[in-house]
Amino acid sequence: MERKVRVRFAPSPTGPLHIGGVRTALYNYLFARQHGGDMILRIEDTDSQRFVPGAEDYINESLKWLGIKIDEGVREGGKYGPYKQSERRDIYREHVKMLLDNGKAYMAFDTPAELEEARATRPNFQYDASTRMSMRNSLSLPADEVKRLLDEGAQYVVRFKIEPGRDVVVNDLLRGNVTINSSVLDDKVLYKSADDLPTYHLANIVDDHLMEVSHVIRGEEWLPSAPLHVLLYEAFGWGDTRPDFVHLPLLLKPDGKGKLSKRDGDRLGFPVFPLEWHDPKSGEISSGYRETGYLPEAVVNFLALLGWNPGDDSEIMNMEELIKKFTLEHCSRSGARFDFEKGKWFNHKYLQEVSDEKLAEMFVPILKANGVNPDDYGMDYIARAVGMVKGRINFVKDLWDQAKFFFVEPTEYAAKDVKKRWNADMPRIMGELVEELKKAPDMTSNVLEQEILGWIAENGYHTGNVMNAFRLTVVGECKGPHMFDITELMGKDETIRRIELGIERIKPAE
RNA sequence: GGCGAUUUAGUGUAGAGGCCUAGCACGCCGCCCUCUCACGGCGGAAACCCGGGUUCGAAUCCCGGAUUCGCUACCA
Repeated sequence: MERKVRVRFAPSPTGPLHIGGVRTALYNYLFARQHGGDMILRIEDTDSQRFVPGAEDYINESLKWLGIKIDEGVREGGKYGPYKQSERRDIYREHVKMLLDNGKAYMAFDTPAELEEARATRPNFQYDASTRMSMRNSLSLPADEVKRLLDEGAQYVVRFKIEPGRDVVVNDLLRGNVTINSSVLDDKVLYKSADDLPTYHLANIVDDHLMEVSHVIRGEEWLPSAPLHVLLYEAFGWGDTRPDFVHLPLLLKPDGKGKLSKRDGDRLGFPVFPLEWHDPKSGEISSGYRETGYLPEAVVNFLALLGWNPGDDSEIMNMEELIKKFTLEHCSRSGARFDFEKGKWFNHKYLQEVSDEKLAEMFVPILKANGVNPDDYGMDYIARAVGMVKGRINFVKDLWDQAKFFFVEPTEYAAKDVKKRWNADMPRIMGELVEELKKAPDMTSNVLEQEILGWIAENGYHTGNVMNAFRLTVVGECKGPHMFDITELMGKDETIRRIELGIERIKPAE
């Protein structure tokens, strides 16, 4: 097994890339990079019915945003192209013929209605060795009849002729040998004459072989059809170069039953797509991780740990570390429930690593959206404000809630805090505080702190009460960073202005 | 229904016969820090699907059952 590692991510452009698909792509990528292999992106657009315009661009953009780099693909090129299946018709046609010629497949003329009827009338109907002679195909029909149908231009499909009674062994790197008897497999459709396109099964095997794919890492939903794929490799005579299989567990709903779906996101209020998606048909908009305020690094880290662990207690790992530590041995075999809360935590962690300056830049659009002109303050001011509150945010957008008082005066004062902290003496005491502030030569945090705390002590005031009332006038509620850090940044004039505003506007409860 | 996979706290997981009075993380609760709210630090509640075996000894091995998930299309 000296073969070069080559893996592929092969989505079909039938809609936005699902977060589960993203994880599959990520695992492929980690595996490829770790082994110095190649990562192929193949577009499986063999279903002309379900094709959605824009989906392919969406896939590319998503992977790019996440930092999953493609070595070969439609955009990147490569010597095994084309990488879009709809452009490989000649190749498939040729391979279908190979199978037809060596008797591994046959043509079936049954109409959809006929198939439907067979399924409805016969219990447990399956198109296989036990039933195929009773259907209309090139095996059951006389040769001249088949020829006549073909000459008439009758539509047909090519089905794989599965020999029954054989135990087919799929060696899965994660699950070991999975054995399925060929009798339970049906004669899968490999090719449809109607649109001159193969189905997934045929295209997948032909492409993986031609593209010299060494490892097929895909979702568990493919496990039941893996024996069929093994048989297909054999039918083509490619048994000895067949890739290794890895069937990853699925991502499950945070609650209830079943795998994670688009609906869950809508219902529980979190994104299931990497990027925001505008459905071209319905006009419906689905939220994305990027637009929700996630850092791509956080999404990658979070996703990596859903179904895999590094074997030690580390949790925060960047792409480079993930590549280094990734191993199939530490992938789990059971579905992982999607935990949105943990995702938030990862984003929080990554946000802490972003510099105040960078965070300030990310905050600018939000400031503008809230009617604040960033130029009135300057980037330095914004960065310092952001630096004071970033420890308490999970998303960039949380910055507004935590830091808005740096930019706009309080319009209302939290009733609960007013009740607790604003007694009848406060207007007077705050008036005195204003006088103290006016006298203060220096607004530097620790200098002013010493001074004001000294003044409070001299007058025998209660520190907590005075400080919180002070905070109430400046912030509007009793929360936020160290009070004197706030006033240092805000400056003397603004601080005094807010206290006076508070004296005027805050009415003692009771 | 058939076939396959799966099963450790609410969630993600560690654990590959004695190191397990089952570890870590998120979430939850409490304490500390403190002018407040957070952050952070410390601590707490919380799990081996069930039943049989094998063994001196089982979360770990065997058998049976149950569970959950997937597949069962001229979709991928």
